Amino acid sequence: MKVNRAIVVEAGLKLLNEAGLEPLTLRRLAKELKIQAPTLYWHFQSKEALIDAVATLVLAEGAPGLVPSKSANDWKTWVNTFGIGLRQTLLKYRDGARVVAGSRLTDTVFMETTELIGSRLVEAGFSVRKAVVLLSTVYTFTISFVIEEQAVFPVRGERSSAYDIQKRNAKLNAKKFPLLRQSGAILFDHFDQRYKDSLGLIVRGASFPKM
Amino acid sequence: MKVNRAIVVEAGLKLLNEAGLEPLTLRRLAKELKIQAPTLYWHFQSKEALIDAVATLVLAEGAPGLVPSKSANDWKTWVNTFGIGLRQTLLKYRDGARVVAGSRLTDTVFMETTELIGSRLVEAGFSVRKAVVLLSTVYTFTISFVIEEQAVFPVRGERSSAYDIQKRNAKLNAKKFPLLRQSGAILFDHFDQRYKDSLGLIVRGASFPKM
DNA sequence: GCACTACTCTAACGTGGTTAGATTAATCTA
DNA sequence: TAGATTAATCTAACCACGTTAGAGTAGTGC
Repeated sequence: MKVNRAIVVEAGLKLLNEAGLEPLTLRRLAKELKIQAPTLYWHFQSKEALIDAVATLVLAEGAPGLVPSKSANDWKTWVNTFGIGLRQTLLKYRDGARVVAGSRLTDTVFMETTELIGSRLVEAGFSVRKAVVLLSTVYTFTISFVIEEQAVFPVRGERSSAYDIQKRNAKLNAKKFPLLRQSGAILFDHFDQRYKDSLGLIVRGASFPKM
Repeated sequence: MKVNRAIVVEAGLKLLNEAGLEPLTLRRLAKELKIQAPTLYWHFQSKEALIDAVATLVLAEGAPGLVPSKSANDWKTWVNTFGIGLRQTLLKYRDGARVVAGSRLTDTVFMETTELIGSRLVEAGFSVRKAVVLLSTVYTFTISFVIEEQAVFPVRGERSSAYDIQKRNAKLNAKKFPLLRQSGAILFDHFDQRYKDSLGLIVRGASFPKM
């Protein structure tokens, strides 16, 4: 059975989802494809290039979800949809955020979407710079947020034992760290709500002129 | 010459700074210390534990800079100082942000600082949750921001050839990506200004009640 | 002087990305 | 259809990595 770039990338994505980023080795991926590892070098220049392609696919798949379904909406809806959609995109695959964070895009599908969203902001009165700053803030924050989230929940709904809130609190002196003790429940649970809160902070900040 | 944990960690930090995170291998670090690589396992349980200690040192060193020098200030100053100080802390060492992002703290020096900052926010009228959300948003954003920044400038002032703005733009169709073409100069240069702008967005967002 | 602990060593294992170069499978051309 | 070319895969191996096992040495306290 013959293999091509697209098949390799899809198998990579599947393996990523089943096992995570670290077990995604060329040898294991090759076994999945029933070929030998060095053969992958005919399709990709390096493992890095392969991961880049996987990341690009993740973002390309998610891109349609970053744009509001109804066309006529205010800029806040566009930014909120961008953030929430991006988070969902990254959450769709195990280690999705880490994969995207450490790689460079190999095609322009995702870029078309960001260009579209940016242009809406400019139409809504944003300067180019303000639009870029706002969207990059949301993008940067979201990637990092989901990396954390996926560290706590490597698979949706399955909490990593390394992030047991009780155990964390037990290590923190109650007199010395009253806030940090309360923060565990905020930081390591109910990510949906906290993401909305943080995103709301950023969007609200863009709603007001500088003071 | 005998070695101990502190010496290993400092050598690790030095090597990190000179070469970066990837070349920071146990063999190379051992050579630097004039010992054999397996000897490091007497001092640390694993490479990961060693990196954790390095990251903890980075943050511990920077912690004093996260708090305003004058004591009486409003909460915005505290949050701004936290963000700007954190960025400077991460920038102080090559790959500082990546090291901190991928590791867990081994002592509480840094936590004391965040506890202090959080308590100031609560004194200023923030609920515990709002204070935690605000600070975590700044923290999460800053880490990710500096990871990008250090990808573009692995060493301060020395731009990576992988992030040549001209070359990037040359690959982008001018008709299709008018905004992305302008965004290169915003995203990959003048990081100081963009960081301030983004941080300002977050802080401003915390200045207004929900709408 | 002896035991004990602290620290370091050598040797090796297993796995990873990667390269070189031969080999087969598919396609094109004369 | 035979021969040449290109596309895809193979085997064998390299080197660097984190790590383990287990022996050896230096210093300390009794």
